[in-house]
Parts: sequence; structure tokens; C-alpha cells
Amino acid sequence: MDKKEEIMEDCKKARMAIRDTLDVVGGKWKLILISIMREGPVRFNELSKLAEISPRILSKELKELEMNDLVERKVIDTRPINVEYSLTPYCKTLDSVINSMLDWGIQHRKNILAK
Amino acid sequence: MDKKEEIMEDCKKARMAIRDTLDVVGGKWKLILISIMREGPVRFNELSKLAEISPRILSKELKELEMNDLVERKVIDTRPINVEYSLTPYCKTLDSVINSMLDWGIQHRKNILAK
DNA sequence: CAGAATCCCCACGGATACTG
DNA sequence: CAGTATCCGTGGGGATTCTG
Repeated sequence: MDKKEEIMEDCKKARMAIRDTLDVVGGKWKLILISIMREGPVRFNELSKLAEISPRILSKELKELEMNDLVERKVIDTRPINVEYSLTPYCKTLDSVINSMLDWGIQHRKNILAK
Repeated sequence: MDKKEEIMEDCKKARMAIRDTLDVVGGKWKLILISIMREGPVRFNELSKLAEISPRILSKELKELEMNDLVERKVIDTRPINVEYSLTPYCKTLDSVINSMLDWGIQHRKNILAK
């Protein structure tokens, strides 16, 4: 296969991989929620306040994260009920993604301000 | 300042950094376009085909990337006109972000299929 | 070839109020 | 406390056509 096709193949694979990642942690909230939960388990309302996200969206995002085995939901049987959300071990595999984005964001802001 | 406030501060900073990054390379296309341009400079239509993105969106995305000094636009004075897009040196600072997302996407897909 | 113009749609996200 | 229900607006993204 010639050079051109090879490049097209590479592009296709890269596209797919990035899309896959974006499908799981893309959007406005998921990475932020995860980065908060890295500090430790949180309850629903607590998380809602920390992230400044409305309950409706939060609920939806958490379900999706749970579906992808990134977040664990644990009901604590008190009254009124408490629910604790925490990161799964699998979520640790996202560390380098989150860290690099965190670092880049910080550095980028510095660069902007320096100008 | 007590423990709680400290955590809130940390969350706020993390939120800001991630948002900053997302503002620049978030959305459906930017990282994909960059990952393609890592293979070398490309012309508009070429890029449009490689990424399977419509010209309207591509144009918009490229402008935004250019504004953030991640992409360079170079007119080649032929006829009909050719325009070449390439990554700036500053875009290299995104390498770890892109690579980690690329890697994670590939690994994640493997994990899913293995199940 | 590189893009602008036009038109369109729906899904993402938000505000508020309500319930077990 | 942890969500669900309802309603709503916006803009991100898409398809197609046109032009310098």
C-alpha cells in the first residue's frame, strides 16, 4: 500500500481513538467531576455544590460515568438517605489524561497572562 | 483556613484549569484535526477529507485554532489558490494531552472488546 | 481550491419546582 | 438528601449550494 493510503489509515485510527476517549470523558462536565472526586468520595449534593452543576445534569453525568465503570455509587442507609460517589480503580487509568489537561490549562493561562 | 475550604479551593483551581483546556481544544473536532496535522502540513480540502468534516465547520475550527496560536495558515500563491495548514511550535505543548487521549482510547477499546 | 452563505435540527445544558 | 419532572434556549454541528 502506498504512502497516501498509509497516512489515511493512521488518521483513521487516531480519529477513532480520540473519538472513543471523547465519547467517554468528553463534554463539559465529566473530567471536572472526576477531578473533584479524586479528592475523595463525595455525596450528591456536595458534588453539586463543588462543581456548580445542577442536579439534573449531575445525575445524568454520573449515570454515564457509572455505565463506563469510572464511578461507583454507594448508598449509605441513613435517614434521610445518603449516597456516596467515588472513583473506581479503572478510573485511575485516566490519570495521565486528566493530569496533562490540568497541567496544560494552568500553563496556558500563565502564557496568556504573560502576554 | 480549614480543611473544607482548602478542598473547595483545590476544586476551583482544577475546574478552572480543565475548563481552560476544554475551551481551547474541547469539542468534537479540534483534537482530531491537530492529530491529523501532526503527520505534516495539509491543505484545506485534504484535511476536510481526512477528517470527514464539512468545509463550514472545518473553516470555523481552523480559525479558532489559529486564534489560539495552535495552527498556522499559509497561502501558497498558485492558481487556483492553495492554502496549507500546519501546527505551530506552541501546539507541541499539547503533545502529552493528545498522546494520553490517544493511548487511553486505544486501550479502552481493547478493554471493551475483551469483555 | 478554499471558503462563505444559507438554512436547519436537535441534543446539550440550564432553571426551577417537586417527591420519596 | 438524592434525585426526577418539566420546560426552555442556545449554539454546535450538519448538508448543500455558491463564488472568487
